[in-house]
Amino acid sequence: MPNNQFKKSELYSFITGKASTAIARRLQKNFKQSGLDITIEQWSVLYHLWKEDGISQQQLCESTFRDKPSITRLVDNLEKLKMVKRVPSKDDRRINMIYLTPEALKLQEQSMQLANQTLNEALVGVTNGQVEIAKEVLQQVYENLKK
Amino acid sequence: MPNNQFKKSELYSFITGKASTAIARRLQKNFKQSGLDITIEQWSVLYHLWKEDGISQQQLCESTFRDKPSITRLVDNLEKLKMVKRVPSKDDRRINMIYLTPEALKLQEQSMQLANQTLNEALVGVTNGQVEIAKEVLQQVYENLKK
DNA sequence: GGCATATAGTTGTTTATGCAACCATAAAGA
DNA sequence: TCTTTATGGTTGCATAAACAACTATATGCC
Repeated sequence: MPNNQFKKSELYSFITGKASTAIARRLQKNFKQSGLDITIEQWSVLYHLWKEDGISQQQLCESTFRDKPSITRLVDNLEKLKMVKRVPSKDDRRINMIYLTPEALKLQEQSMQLANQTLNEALVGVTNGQVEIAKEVLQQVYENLKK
Repeated sequence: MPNNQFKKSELYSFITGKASTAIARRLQKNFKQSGLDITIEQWSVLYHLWKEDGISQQQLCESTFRDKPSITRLVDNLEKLKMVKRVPSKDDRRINMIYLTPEALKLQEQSMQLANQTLNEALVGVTNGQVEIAKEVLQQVYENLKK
């Protein structure tokens, strides 16, 4: 039996992701107000490089949930900003390993703090238990559809 | 006290909205497979016009959670596709009232059915109770941040 | 070794977003 | 009435996404 718990009036927000749009806009605004001049998409690439520096573009595709052309261009722009460097792999000449610059390392602490702050702004009035369940649902949705 | 329930490893998906990205991609794919040749952004505009035809671009901004330039261009493209028509208001000459064409009316049933189907695919393995809570959390996030 | 196939990355095109600046009209206030 | 201000909409520019087509290198198989 299909999950028919969505009435028409409630379908829209879920499908169009108004909440995550709102979070993204707020994070971008918080970056800007703190003088952090990167886009949230660029930040999402840096985020994974901070966790593990020197990974391939392909790995960035998987962890950021973006396609190859998107990563090519995000890395292009991050390179122009002198935040990352493409280093051809010696083992496999098809692969670019992406490394952070010292410039990018400096942004980690402040931007992560702003990301956490943004989430706190987003979750005012929501209990820990509710957040736990929401995370489970969103994770399941992702698993169901990522393919 | 701030909500600190997010460990670093969990922050990314929530902030970047991987779940709603996945839903959007799947809906677009389902549209395409059924021969429906519109973008989900265009669909989101039609969605609100199906609920109430003949509203202003400003009203579309509010209901779709998009800014004015975005709506200008979505309406531009929908007009090119002969899905909507701009009709200048007689009462207030600044306002365009947006009306659906018969062409667009024909898409309503099929596309809404595909949207519901997409949500069902997304929510496999999720209980009604969990979905209720997830909706509440996302709604609260939206309220907190929409500004 | 040589050919088919898979993988990593790039490029082109169309569509959409975010922001700032702008134009036209309406409303408010002196 | 005249000026200021607010509102509705458009345009320009930079960034990003989706998709298809492409290049280069690697791998598998005969």
